[in-house]
Amino acid sequence: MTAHLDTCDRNDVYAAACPCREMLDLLANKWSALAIGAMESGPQRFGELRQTLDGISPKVLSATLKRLEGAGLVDREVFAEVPPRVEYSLTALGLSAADPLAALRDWVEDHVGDHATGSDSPA
Amino acid sequence: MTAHLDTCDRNDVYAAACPCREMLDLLANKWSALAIGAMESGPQRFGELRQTLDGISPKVLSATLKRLEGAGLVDREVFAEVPPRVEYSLTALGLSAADPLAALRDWVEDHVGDHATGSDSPA
DNA sequence: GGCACCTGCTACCCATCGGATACCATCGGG
DNA sequence: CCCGATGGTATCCGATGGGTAGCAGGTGCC
Repeated sequence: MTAHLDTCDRNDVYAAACPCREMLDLLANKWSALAIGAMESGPQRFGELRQTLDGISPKVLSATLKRLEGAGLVDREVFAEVPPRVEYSLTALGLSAADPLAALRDWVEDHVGDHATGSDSPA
Repeated sequence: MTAHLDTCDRNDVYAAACPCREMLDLLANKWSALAIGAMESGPQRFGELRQTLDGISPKVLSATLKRLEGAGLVDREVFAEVPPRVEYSLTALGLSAADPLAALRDWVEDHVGDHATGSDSPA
């Protein structure tokens, strides 16, 4: 019943054998961070995500969404219409993960271009 | 193509051509997130980081630290002693990045194992 | 009737990268 | 003279990201 998490009683991301390593690897990923952010505003179709996540390929988007779905962060809903429609949305868990991810994206947008290491770039 | 990045006036991580994409790719990375967290408590030697970041290989640690150094997040100091000693520490920029990263690690440690989606089969 | 088309996704192929292991270089000590 | 410690690099290899093409299923248009 309970998983065999003997190696990781208290969920330490610094322990290689801890399942949270996988979760960290999933979330600490460019596309995951962007995809989750894109779904904060509500369900998104595949094509919409593909446009929002500028530069992602359909294969990678599909794989990313599958991983997020497998981790319970994203819900996938298929509408048997024509043309086929699929909507991806955040689960409650995914929604809670969106906060730290948003903080990370925010930091990046805020601090990129700083890098005042002496070799000043033409900002 | 990436020569003139005037396409990104306000640093949009969702724009493929924005330099913050690279920064996001750097920070949204398992090892970077762990390494920066490990250096929050002060300068760390190579071997210390290698132990703290359980499971990392020397090559990947070296590459990660170089990328972080190149982005101005980490400072590398070599002591001309014997045996050779090298210390890695966070710059002010790196220190500011440590916060959202800590939030992410914290979320992971807090929410991994949730996934109460019913399907818990190890298959 | 037939063909293009729209959407979502998968298959194939390749470059890149992560990763494990071995090795290098230096110097003191035994 | 070899060993040990330290901080990496070189090399090889498998995984994985990523691009392109194509498929499926139906529907409107001509």
